[in-house]
Amino acid sequence: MPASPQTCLRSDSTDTKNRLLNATERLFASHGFAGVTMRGVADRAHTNIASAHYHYGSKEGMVMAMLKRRIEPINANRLKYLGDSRSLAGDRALRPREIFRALILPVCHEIAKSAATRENLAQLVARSFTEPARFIQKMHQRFFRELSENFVAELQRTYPKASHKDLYWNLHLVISSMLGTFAQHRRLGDFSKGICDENDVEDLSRRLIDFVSTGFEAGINSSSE
Amino acid sequence: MPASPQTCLRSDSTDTKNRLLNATERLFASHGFAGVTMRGVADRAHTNIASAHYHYGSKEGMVMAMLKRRIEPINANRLKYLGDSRSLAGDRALRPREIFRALILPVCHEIAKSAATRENLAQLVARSFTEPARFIQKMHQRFFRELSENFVAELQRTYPKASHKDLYWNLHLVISSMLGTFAQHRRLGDFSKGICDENDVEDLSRRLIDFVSTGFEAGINSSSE
DNA sequence: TGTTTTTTCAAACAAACGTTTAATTGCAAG
DNA sequence: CTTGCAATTAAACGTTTGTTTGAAAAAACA
Repeated sequence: MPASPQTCLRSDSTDTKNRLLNATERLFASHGFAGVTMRGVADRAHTNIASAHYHYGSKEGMVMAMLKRRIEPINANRLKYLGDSRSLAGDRALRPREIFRALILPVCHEIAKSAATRENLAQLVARSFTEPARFIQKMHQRFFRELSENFVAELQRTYPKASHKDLYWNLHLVISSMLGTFAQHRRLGDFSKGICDENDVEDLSRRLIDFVSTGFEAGINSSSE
Repeated sequence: MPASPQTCLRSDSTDTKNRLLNATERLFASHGFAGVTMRGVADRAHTNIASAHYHYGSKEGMVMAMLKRRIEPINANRLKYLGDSRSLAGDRALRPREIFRALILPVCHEIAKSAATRENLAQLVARSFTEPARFIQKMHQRFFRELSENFVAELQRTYPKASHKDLYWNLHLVISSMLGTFAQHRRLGDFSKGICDENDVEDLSRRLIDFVSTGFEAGINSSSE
């Protein structure tokens, strides 16, 4: 049986475990869940197939561990950003731009961190949402429940008169746009034939936040007229 | 070798071929390219594995045929809608809303056609864009080259002073939003807990077109200030 | 040091994969 | 009828999949 990380910090197996997650991440980002093979991961991690099963129990367990490692810090930052904006605003309701900034910027910052992350993370986050239904259902329940509750509450505070339907619809459009943009981020290079710099994360975040904030406001306001 | 449809209309093999494509479509929409298995397709189509290879040569050939059948009519309608708007406009440049209407409405109409289509098409279109790089590269070259050229030309006509960079960036955001929305269309039900009707395609198209048009205009205008 | 636990590894497992082969069926033309 | 081509089928091909096994190696504790 695998040892829990709490009771065992004495060996260097954490290196192996991290190498396994790194390899899982790379394969998942570029080929999806079905494209992750235990042999492929083990090879990339310079270890054995059985070692992967030893540490993570199964393929699904390993992929989930990889997602947890990547997504949880991002979501923690999202809540932190949102909380900071809330503190600064005092009694004032937040503008959509401030709310969606907290949603989008943490991902962009993570993307900008290193070349390896830049190559993987955008596709990874996006791919998570087009995976087979049961898989993403599990993931969503694990990683996004608390997050969505907080953001919806903040939006309802900003638009107290808006109907639930309008609020959910437009938030849905915002999230879909964000994920779709991350999913297609690598394709931007081909698409624009060298006109755009796909590594300019600053540019990406600014344009994306502008785009979804304006669209969201328009969607809410056009219904209340 | 498979017979071409032109030289052979005498037998009922077209039924088998269509049943194969229907089954391929269902599996591809819900499980992606890797989730399409020749055995699974053959079973759903109530025929044999070798029959699938006989008619389409390979798994990739069969999936491509399925995509061609679904995407080409939609893209033809997109160009038709755009041409109609252009004719009505005369010398006037089209507004973004008119252009993106031609991009989005044909998909929505196809989704609204039948329950079977409604269940498959949105996920299908979206999944095509998160598939492994080489696969979507082939698909894009086959099905979207002419389309994107026409739409970019029309946008450049509307915004003659806009930089290529801004134009491509914001069109990228529009397309990503559209695809992301279609990809997540089925998840809207879970997400909103019964508040929104995921079968109301009219509502979807109106909100989506409003959203991307407003976002696009804001992105272009904020750069020219 | 010796003992115990944690980690790695080669080898094998049944199952499922895409593809191929060869034999068979069914219909249409000669 | 018989010849010929289109279409279907069962069976098998060699790979690759996730998972398991049992023993060797490494590390930690005594």
